Amino acid sequence: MGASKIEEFTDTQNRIADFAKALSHPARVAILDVLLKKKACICGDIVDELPLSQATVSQHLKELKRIGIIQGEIQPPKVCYCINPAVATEMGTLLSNFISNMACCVC
Amino acid sequence: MGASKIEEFTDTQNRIADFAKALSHPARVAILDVLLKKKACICGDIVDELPLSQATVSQHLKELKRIGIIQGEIQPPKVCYCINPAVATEMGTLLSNFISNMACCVC
DNA sequence: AATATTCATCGTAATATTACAATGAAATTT
DNA sequence: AAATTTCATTGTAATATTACGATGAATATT
Repeated sequence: MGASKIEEFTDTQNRIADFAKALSHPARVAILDVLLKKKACICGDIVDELPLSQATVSQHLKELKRIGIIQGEIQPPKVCYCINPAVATEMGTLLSNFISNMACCVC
Repeated sequence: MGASKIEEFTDTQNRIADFAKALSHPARVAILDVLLKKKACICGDIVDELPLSQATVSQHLKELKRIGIIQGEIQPPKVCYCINPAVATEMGTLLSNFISNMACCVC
């Protein structure tokens, strides 16, 4: 076991879980914070801002790229990362809707 | 390794990651969906609605209780679960703020 | 008292995640 | 061409997560 039974749940449930997973590690939240702070795109000095090795940061970037919340543009020899506003909007809509439903529920 | 370097990040970053982790598995999203659908509190027939064993559901409930998004009231011999609106609101504020910042960023 | 119901916890096994050193790929600079 | 820079990928190790059967605890029912 250990494998999630993804097939057994709805597309929306899997999608919410997938987006949430992207934010489920403080290093990834911190990376997005850096991208936000610098207003726009930023290169690999993300590593300088974080207490993690380049290899580890690269792995977290890979996960963020996987769901599309960031995109990397190659500007040799650098790679410029930035947040994808379209995906951020989709993510916001899905999560906000879901959570606000909970917030207004009276038990 | 494998352990997250939680101490190295800000409280807010860790908090966002913690809330997101709660939603990072489709089973937990599905459990919250059940609690929402039934309008208010519901007992252990969550198990009947999900393709998971009672033991596994119980483990996911434990994680949801850990961050406080649900609470379990003992009504012997049952346990009645419901969403905690206060925590849901806090979660919504944190995540929505964070994500909407991203959505409006132009790269 | 014996049985049944409800849910938590323990034990175990499979898989995933996290982390980093080392190496590789690709382009720039000297 | 050699050295440098930038970032990805590979390999390896530690830890966490996911899943469920089995067992335990607590109360209700018979």
